[in-house]
Amino acid sequence: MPREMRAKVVLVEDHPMFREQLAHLINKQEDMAVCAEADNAGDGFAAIKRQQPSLAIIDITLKGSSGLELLKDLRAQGSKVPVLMLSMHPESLYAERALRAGASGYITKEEASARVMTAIRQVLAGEIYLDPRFMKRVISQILVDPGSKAATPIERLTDRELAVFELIGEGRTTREVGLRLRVSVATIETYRARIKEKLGLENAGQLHAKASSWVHERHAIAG
Amino acid sequence: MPREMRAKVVLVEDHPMFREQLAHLINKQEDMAVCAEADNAGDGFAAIKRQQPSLAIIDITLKGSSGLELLKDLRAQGSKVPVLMLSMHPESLYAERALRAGASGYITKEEASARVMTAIRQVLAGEIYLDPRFMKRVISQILVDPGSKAATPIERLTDRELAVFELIGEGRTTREVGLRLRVSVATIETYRARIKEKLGLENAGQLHAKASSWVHERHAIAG
DNA sequence: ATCTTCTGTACTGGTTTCCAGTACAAAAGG
DNA sequence: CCTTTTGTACTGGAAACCAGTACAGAAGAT
Repeated sequence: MPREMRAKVVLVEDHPMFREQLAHLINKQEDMAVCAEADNAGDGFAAIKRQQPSLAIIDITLKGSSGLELLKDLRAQGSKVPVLMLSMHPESLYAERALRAGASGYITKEEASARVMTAIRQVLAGEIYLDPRFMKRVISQILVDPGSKAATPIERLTDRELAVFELIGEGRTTREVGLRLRVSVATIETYRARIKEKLGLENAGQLHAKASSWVHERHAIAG
Repeated sequence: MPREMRAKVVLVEDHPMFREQLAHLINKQEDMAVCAEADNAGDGFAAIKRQQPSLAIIDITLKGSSGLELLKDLRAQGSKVPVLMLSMHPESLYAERALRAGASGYITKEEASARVMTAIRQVLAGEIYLDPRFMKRVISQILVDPGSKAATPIERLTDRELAVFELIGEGRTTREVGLRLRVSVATIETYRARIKEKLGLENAGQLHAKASSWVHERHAIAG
């Protein structure tokens, strides 16, 4: 198929090796081609606005602002581009947030390329792709019982609170978190207070302890 | 260069996409070739024993048993194969463990392929490659006591420091620790500073994280 | 036996964080 | 349409953090 007729795909992914492999995989297909790549949310946003691709593949955890934020920004601007969200973590927690924010698919980086391609084709065809592992759980969470009490109180954190929680778990200071998420230190403090409240923690030490144990646990799962 | 003369490389990595990309990168080189791939520690161990490669590239976090265990098993068997450890996490904690366990290099998956190749060549040449970001930290950590039996630097803490460390791990504030141990808050601050120094930690957050994970680990062992 | 390092204790003074509030606009939900 | 949630931000005082310095007694080293 001539290049101009192929489906245009934009990649927003900050791990160079993974991005290369993904681009290679896509360009090998007869009917699609990567038209732009970005390694951060800002460039990704610009590229998607400019290219109006048939599909954007976005890593949920980018340096700086997260992929989730990028997706929300796109939707806020009225963009309807189908988005396949990529994640390192096989947690339905993230899948659910991605879908709520308007993604058409969610898949982890652990998958083999064949399955990634399945997801891409499905989303390109206008359908929703969801990693079978948490299909059931996410569906019930979103459709059946939207306001149900979460299995772990961590699930009750908002997207932004969760992002802060993760960074705290990595041992970042309040200032560093603020820089990373590009908001004021004061804002981070508000999030910390809300997180402590939601999780029933009394002070900064307990917050650090909880956050770091959660991060470790999650890494263990991610294996 | 004919295939038989190339340096043989074994890959042990459970993320298929990443493994493919890595293999592709290596096989593109004139002077090296992937001779075996594995997606778990067991198969990796067998492949390395069988192939006696010039280099093994091992992901530190594999499904099931970790890459660190695999490395230790190899060394326990007397194998001298140079190992380049791959990690998803840019934490010096892991780098240190990898080097202690006998790795010749440590690099994160965030790096661009050029840098990965630099690491590979350096290790193949018999040198040590370390992500420049934590070169300094790790060196100072390891050189402090090169041949010591201390499996973990935590064993180097004095009695008082350890007592403080445990209380921090339980989420106590500096003031609470002072009250508990009946010494001045200022004294606790001194201990905190010394602990951070001995463990190579940068700030209070990392101290909390380390302390709490150590406390958890310990409880797990105690039953 | 003496010199040096380690350990336990504590302080100062300056920076940063923590905490308890308050505020407000936009989005979501009811 | 009204209420709650979410994201953002501020203030002002308390607490914690950090980089030094200090010093005496214990432990080790020459």
